[in-house]
Amino acid sequence: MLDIRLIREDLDKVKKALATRGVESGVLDELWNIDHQARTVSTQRDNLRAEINSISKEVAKLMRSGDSESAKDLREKSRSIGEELSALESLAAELDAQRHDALLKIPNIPSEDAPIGVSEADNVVSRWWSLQKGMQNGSDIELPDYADYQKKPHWEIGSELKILDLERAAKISGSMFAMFRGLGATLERALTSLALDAHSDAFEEIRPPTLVRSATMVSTGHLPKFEEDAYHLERDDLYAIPTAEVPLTSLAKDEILPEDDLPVRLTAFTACFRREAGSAGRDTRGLLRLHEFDKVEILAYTTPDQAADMHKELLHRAEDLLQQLGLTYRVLDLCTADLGNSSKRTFDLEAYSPGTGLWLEVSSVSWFGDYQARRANIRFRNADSGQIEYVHTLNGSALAWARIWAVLVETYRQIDGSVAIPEVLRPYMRNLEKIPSP
RNA sequence: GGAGAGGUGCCAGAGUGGUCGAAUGGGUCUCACUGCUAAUGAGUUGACCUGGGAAACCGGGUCCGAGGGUUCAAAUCCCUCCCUCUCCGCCA
Repeated sequence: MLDIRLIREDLDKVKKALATRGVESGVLDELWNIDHQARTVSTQRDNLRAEINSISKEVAKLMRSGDSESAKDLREKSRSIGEELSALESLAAELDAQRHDALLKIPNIPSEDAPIGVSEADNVVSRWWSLQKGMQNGSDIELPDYADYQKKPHWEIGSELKILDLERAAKISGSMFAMFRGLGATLERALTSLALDAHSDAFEEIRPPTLVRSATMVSTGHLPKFEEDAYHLERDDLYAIPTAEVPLTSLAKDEILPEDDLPVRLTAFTACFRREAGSAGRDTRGLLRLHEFDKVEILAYTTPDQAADMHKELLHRAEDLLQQLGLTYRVLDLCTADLGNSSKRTFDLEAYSPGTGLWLEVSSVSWFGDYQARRANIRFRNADSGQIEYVHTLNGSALAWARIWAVLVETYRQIDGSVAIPEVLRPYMRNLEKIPSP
């Protein structure tokens, strides 16, 4: 969430910054008013409390000296102040709650570097890469010459090679669930091992819980605004995580870290669960959009000064994996309208799927500033000043496997219908060179 | 799931209604002293909200797992919930 002081002291600046992502200024005016009232009321409340506190000390003194008559009078006086106080207390609590709720629903202020836009059409393709052309700047993409045998959608390849069984997944769990079989399942596991090993030089590997409390979902900004998108187990009031970002961000919740510990780098492999409400029927074939998919996440806590470099590092690590796998991809600099609620700046990585002709989002690398750290109350002690400050949080997928799996089997499909296994994956796949066609 | 014990500051741990934001010990940092990689002594050491101040800092309020209640007054009494530990039950 935003620092209320920002809204209190520079309302116009906040309005202007949030207008670029479609927040109406009335919402901010209302919050400003609530804050103003809340402070007025809490000051009055504190003054009454101070009075009662001092009377209570008086009473104690009188009791000790045996003057119970005067003590009785004071008690009466205090009691009547107490009645006045309780009205103010509930008003103050009500205003506090209103302020808090409003603050939780206001998105982060975008970075000044994020492109301004009104829809996802305004996202900027900043560079692209292919095995043939290497890294290229700009949005003028030359796709490799994919052969006809590569232009077969992954769901057809999957059932042909018996490595993807969507029909039975649907029988078991419904549509938009996947089931990998045989070498298809091995391939998923190989991708996971490849990625975790790739980050092991600097990242602590974590295997977090995948069911979390609602407070944990609030910390990353997934609640209260996006309740509809999450699976909720009502009986136990637990949420299935939509990404490992959720438990990893809350790992340091309510902690004050020594500056020497920063940056903290964490990586985790988990399943991710998304209801995808409202998206049925649209780009949902095969593995394009699933209720459950596997992903390796990389995440960091940094000082504000370290954040920019870390953002580059995370992006580089995600891109490096795509390059190792030899997949054509492009880097999108998300515009203000398409930026996630909690993010200040996000780069999406989209891999090209020759079988469907679509660019598939396989990673999203974001810098959140202190927005999540305020929600989760994650701070650090500045080694020089001794002051306590909020950390910055950043994270990215590296990578999301279902879509990678799809792009991979299409890209590496051979003329004989088999799928070649990229060299980096072979050590994780019993040194097999291909997934054979039956 | 059942029975019992417990959750206090950076750590350990005392505190059963007022003099408690909290003893004591350890750690931290500062100073002093001792000619040595340390001992001793003195001091220091929480977070949050809010008002004042350029700032150092000063005032008020809140916080002893969380939320409610009783009372003039709650770490201390009552209720609900969460968590930890021990035993039993169940179980990958």
